[in-house]
Amino acid sequence: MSTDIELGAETRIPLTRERVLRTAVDLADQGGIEALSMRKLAQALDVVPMALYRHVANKEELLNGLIDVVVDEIDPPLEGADWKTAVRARILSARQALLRHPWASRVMESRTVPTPTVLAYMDSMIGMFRAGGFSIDLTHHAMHTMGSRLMGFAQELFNDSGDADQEMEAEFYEAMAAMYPSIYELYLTVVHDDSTTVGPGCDDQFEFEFALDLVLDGLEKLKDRHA
Amino acid sequence: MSTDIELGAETRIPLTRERVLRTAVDLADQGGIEALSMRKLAQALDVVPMALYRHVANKEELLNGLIDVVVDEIDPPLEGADWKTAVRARILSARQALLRHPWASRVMESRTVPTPTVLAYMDSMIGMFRAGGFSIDLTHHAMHTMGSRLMGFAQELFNDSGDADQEMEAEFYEAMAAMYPSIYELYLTVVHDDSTTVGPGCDDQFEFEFALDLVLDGLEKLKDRHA
DNA sequence: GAGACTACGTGTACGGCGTACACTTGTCAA
DNA sequence: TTGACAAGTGTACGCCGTACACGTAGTCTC
Repeated sequence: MSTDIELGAETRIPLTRERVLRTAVDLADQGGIEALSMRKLAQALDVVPMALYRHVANKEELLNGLIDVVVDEIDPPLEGADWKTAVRARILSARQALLRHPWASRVMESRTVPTPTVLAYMDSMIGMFRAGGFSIDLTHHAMHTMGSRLMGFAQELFNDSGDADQEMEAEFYEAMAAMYPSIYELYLTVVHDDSTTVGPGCDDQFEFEFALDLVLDGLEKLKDRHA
Repeated sequence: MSTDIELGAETRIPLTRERVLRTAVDLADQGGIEALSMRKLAQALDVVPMALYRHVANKEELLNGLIDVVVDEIDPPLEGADWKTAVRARILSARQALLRHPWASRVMESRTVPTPTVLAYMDSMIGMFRAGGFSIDLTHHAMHTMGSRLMGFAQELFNDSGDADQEMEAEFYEAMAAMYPSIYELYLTVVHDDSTTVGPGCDDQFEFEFALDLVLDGLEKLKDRHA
């Protein structure tokens, strides 16, 4: 028994920056970014809070590390594909990473300077446009146009996902009918589509790709016009 | 003297929700959202922290109030204009509001449920598309496509603005030349444009309108195709 | 071995935060 | 005059990030 405990204590895996970051990502994934404190993180690692500071400079730096973890999950560019296919695939991969870690976009926005990892991602993105024949100027415009889509999220204003039980939600929208008629009208069609065979109502994935393709098509037309 | 002080004390304007919100906006404008605490806000209002709780339920509700203040600064829809002109003008007005209060977009993103004020804004926006002849489905797509642009910001990844002295910035980019060649290449043309007569290098306003017009043109083509 | 050096985890403490709860104070109707 | 009600106060609690001084165990040199 006591041997087991001692063994357990002795075999305790040492703290590393990577282990700290991984645990922090887990905590944020489970409880949201506001549930991630240095103290809770330390507790999850079975360590005293100050121990973390041997591996990350401070909480700011920890958050930067979290962003890097997420960005590292984005697939590298497709080899041998045309620019549009490659950009599209990469952005959809970024979106998947962001969907896995819903807190990440907000953390990214709160940073003032990009980390080297983020810079490398952007650099590679720029390179993909350039390799596809975009002029520097048009690449510049394209990067701005992509905006947050570049990082794989598109500011879903409604955040349909999750906890709200369907009935409450229906009630909520019903109550809005008089006050916000346009929202209600739109909601009705979404619900209708949902209850028939057409599809899952508001398909976030589809909406994202719809917007993405619109922008990409527009950029392509511009590119060809100036080629 | 003492009369003055007493008079000052007696004439002290009473706390109101509106005064609390206005002061909070000022604080956030000056020091960033992280400089806004209930305690500092109370201090700025020359009042004890707990006094605020007579006028806002808690900090969450205060933040919701701040968003409403910003959204209320957005101009109402243009009367008698075509949908595209009207949407364009409204979104640019939203952008101006967001530029006046740079903390606002991050606060908006941190909210889980939209306030009635935000809902009313979205409702009115939907109504503008509908009045312009968009089908419900296309309106639905359009709202998703606009994404964060709807609220007037477009996730400027680089946040050029401000404090960095030009020299440091140049040095910074120079140092990146080897590591991030594409960023560097882009930076060079921006700097070049800047030092000649072409314009102010990276004109955020232009970039924003470029992206906005691209999306709007794409939507218009879709609309006409299905009309 | 002995002692020093190093890397890593600990313990204590401080100031700031949001806010619960019980209190005084000022105002006005009856 | 009273007494009810609204508005501001004071105290206190538990959370946060983190500075700083302290152990403690492993490694390297003599």
